[in-house]
Amino acid sequence: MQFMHYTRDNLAEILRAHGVNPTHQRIEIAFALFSRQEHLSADQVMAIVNERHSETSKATVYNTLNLFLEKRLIREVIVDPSKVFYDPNTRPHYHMYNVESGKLTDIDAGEVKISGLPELPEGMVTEGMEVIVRIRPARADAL
Amino acid sequence: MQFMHYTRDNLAEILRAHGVNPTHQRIEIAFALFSRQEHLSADQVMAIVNERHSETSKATVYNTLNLFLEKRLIREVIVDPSKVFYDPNTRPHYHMYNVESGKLTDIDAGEVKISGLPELPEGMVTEGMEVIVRIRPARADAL
DNA sequence: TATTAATTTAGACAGAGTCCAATTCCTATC
DNA sequence: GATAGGAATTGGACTCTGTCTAAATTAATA
Repeated sequence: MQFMHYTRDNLAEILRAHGVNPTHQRIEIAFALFSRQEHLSADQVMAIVNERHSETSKATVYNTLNLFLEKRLIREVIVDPSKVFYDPNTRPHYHMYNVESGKLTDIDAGEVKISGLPELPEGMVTEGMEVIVRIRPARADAL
Repeated sequence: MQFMHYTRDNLAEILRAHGVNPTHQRIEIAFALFSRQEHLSADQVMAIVNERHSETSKATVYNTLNLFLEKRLIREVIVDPSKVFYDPNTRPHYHMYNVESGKLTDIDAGEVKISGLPELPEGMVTEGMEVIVRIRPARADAL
């Protein structure tokens, strides 16, 4: 997967495999995320998709990202109070967030061991677990 | 600390100790958070503070919460894309988030062991680490 | 081709949070 | 007590992310 080459054609296949009808807009949005393998916000996705000429509306970008989420094609990363990031990497992993630059990078979950978490309350199941390491440059405005 | 009884008087002391001038509004906001020991959003804080009669504006609530954050009196918890929660508990701990009810509970960090995290990039320091366990009722609309 | 269902769209809307200029409140000094 | 100056508060306008809706477009099916 690490070096998988995403084309619009195989993305259409992937969408279908997840029960998503691969329309033109959806493929472009998927391509924006998967070909870059980066964490993008909705407005970044929109900017990329409409780079050449406007072809996808804001409503469709949001509709599609939420559809992809629902179908487990992408994940959402909530680290910045002002906007959500969408993550094309759905393998188990955590995140490192540079609070100064806003840059988000993956931490492979394979290496990380977490123990001692309490039991879930009766009747509850885990929806997901996230670890976020917030970092910043050592110097400067340290408080 | 668990059973500390917060009064407006000792809160004023605590504010001073953190370099915050204890004004009437600030004390009320601190009291809302600390006497409850709950995770509150800005609008919840505002509602509590203005319960009897309106005495604190939205601008002041936000100003004050951000001031408290800066002075490390409270922490901010980012789990819900639509609003930030403010946490009067500044001891090391993590969070469990019920995505259905929106309820946020603490996980004491003492019990939890995390190993295998990668080294920080050169010149970076940790600003904080957060673990969020998202849970939901077992039944239902599971996808 | 006609009908229906699915998708997309523009633009209005909602809610969280910020900004700013004007006012009020404190505190210190006279 | 009066007054000047800085700190804090305020209303309200504003920005921004994200949602909603009703209409228009596209696709699919008979």
